[in-house]
Amino acid sequence: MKIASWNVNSLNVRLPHLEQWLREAQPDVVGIQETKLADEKFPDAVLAGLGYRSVFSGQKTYNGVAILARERALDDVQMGIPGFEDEQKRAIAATVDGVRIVNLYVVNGQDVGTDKYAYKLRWLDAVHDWLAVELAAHPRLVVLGDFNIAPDDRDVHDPAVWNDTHILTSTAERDALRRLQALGLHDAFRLHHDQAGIFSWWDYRQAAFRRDLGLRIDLTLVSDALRGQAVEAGIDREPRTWERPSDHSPAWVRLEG
DNA sequence: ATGGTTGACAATCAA
Repeated sequence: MKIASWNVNSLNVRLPHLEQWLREAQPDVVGIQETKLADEKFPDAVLAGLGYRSVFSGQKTYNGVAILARERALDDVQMGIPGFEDEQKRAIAATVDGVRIVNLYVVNGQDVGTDKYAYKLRWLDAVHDWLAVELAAHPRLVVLGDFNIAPDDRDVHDPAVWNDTHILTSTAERDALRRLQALGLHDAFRLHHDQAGIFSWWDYRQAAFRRDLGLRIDLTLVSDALRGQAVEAGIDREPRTWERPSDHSPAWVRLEG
């Protein structure tokens, strides 16, 4: 089962990109972030025509998450973080073929020390407690999404700039990610690749993609119970080369069996 | 260079 995460930065604009990538990559499950669509505008009929069922939690203009599953049911759908009041639609979970999928659009945080940064850390704290509950109920768990955190210096093009006081790489953010991983969640990409300089996001500004000035902030985490089944993981750069692309590329993991 | 580009939505906000 191939499981992927993609921040599309407006599903309205990127539906043709998603369609092309679904045809080419043939994922079985996809977590989408930044749909930027109210639920009544979600293109579930179009996706059904491509063989994908969908569940979604969206809002106008900002945020919005969805999970797609090819020819499989999406059961026990959870929208939002239980017990955490949040206007922003950033979390959705569902069970597919006995694998629990949690799809996160982690708060960006703007800059270290801002209100949005404090919200990011609060939000990650709530996610930690939620994932502990999810793991207890569903040992076969995949947590994926736009984490808006680069795990370590291999995941940034310039560690001198992207340092312990910079957003997406600050100490508190990386500590929060490590705390999630300490629940028993493993970065699938790092189970198979140790090289530096493989990225999933490139800023639209300064020709960052052409210069390969990126970060790896889109992750697929697999639980202890799935670790041995995560036989392959990667990031698809191609969609970032297409006309009018998202600033993110899809990250994926393949579970054997 | 407190810049730069994209998306949603119509003057800014968010990333």
